[in-house]
Amino acid sequence: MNTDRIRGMYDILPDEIGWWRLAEQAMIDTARRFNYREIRFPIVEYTELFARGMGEATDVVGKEMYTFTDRKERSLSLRPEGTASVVRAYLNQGWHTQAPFQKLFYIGPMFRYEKPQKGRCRQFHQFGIEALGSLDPSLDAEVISFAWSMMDQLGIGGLWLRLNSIGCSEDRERFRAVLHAHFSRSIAHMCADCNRRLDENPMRILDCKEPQCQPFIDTAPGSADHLCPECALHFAHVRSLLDLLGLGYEIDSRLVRGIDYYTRTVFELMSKDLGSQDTLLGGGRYDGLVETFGGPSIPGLGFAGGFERLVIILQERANAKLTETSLDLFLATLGEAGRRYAFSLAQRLRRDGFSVDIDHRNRALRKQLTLANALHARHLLVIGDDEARAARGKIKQMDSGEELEISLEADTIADVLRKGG
RNA sequence: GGGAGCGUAGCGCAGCUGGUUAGCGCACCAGGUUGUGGUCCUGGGGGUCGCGGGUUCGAGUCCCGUCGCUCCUCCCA
Repeated sequence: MNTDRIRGMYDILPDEIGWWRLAEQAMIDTARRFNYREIRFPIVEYTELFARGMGEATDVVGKEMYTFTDRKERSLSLRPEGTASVVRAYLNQGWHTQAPFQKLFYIGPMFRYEKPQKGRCRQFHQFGIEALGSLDPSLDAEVISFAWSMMDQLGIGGLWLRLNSIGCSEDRERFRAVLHAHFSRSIAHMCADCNRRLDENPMRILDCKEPQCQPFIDTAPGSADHLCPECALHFAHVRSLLDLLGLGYEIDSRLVRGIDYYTRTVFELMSKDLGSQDTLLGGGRYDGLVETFGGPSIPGLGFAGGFERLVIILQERANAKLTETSLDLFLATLGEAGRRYAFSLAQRLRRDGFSVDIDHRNRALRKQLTLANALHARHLLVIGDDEARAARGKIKQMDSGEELEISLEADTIADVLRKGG
């Protein structure tokens, strides 16, 4: 039997799960403070949902999806992101007619077929929020502020925000034409990818890192200079609200992002502790997406971030400390009567809410104590046949070594455990 | 899609210009102490040296191939 993991998919082990809980808890708590409600949606959707939502020409749809056909020959895909599913659920529930304004968040695994490396896996985990139903710049600012607040709660520093506006769909069309004209003049000197992008999606050329392309990208017009008056005003409002909240950002007119549904505000929160995968979280507006899926014209925006990257930062910066797990009581046993007595005592105390563990391997007493130590048990009770018969024994506080003779009734023990903190 | 590095016990590693039964630390198990922990001592279990082929009297070591992992580039979470 082959016990290898699937490439790019990892076990999250008990020793590291604390960092994940910490990150998830920060997400859940920030969502509570900002009043975003949790939604969970399937891991598999019709392929078309992602293809139409994210855009056929995007890298994700073009070459990174886990796509397969089911037994009825329908094309399904493992979700590569959450936004399309949230919008699908939104329409599915009829929220566009009954409750068009929604603030939602989600946590869960996503799948993209890419070469794995630090901070990039084939099964990775995202936290994300989506706010639908308002075009107001205050919602843009809130979404960005949400991201900062969450990082703040985790004590993560060394972050900066790249911000841009790529305008409404008309602006995008005009901007594409402007870029096409700009790059057409120099395309012969540019890399193969950019030659392909010129007609496919000239905005993506701005993302190119090839040295030979840089001079032409540096002189390219920025998207923020080609906004219609309405979009320009919207962008100015977003910036002024971020200023009001004291949130830092840098305008980056080259930031275009890799998914087609974005309009107007786009942003990425970057970390200098992540190496080459330095985007911790990214998002933006998608004012046309609901309509693309056949719904009414309802705007929305959101972001998604990577838990793996968050965990890397948490571990490496170690600003946060994990609390060691501990046990209220360890029951060491001797003899059959002792074991039976302890077994039933454990049941009672666990029902009362205490964490209790017991030896299951019939090991020497000394080994049981070593185990109690390793488990950080706060109290120890040795129950042998004598204790079982007399229903009395000595409970020991592990750190001080102090022993107290008590009656071995569950209530009496519970009192001692409570007093012992 | 392109590039680089690395595969020896669960983990971290050593193993010289090829030369006996492949070692060390941690972890694990047992005993010292058959009813009281963290220390210490002793012992033990664990390896197709990633896999396949080649060279050789002899390969963990050299050669070729292959698979896997990691990282970089790209893109992004």
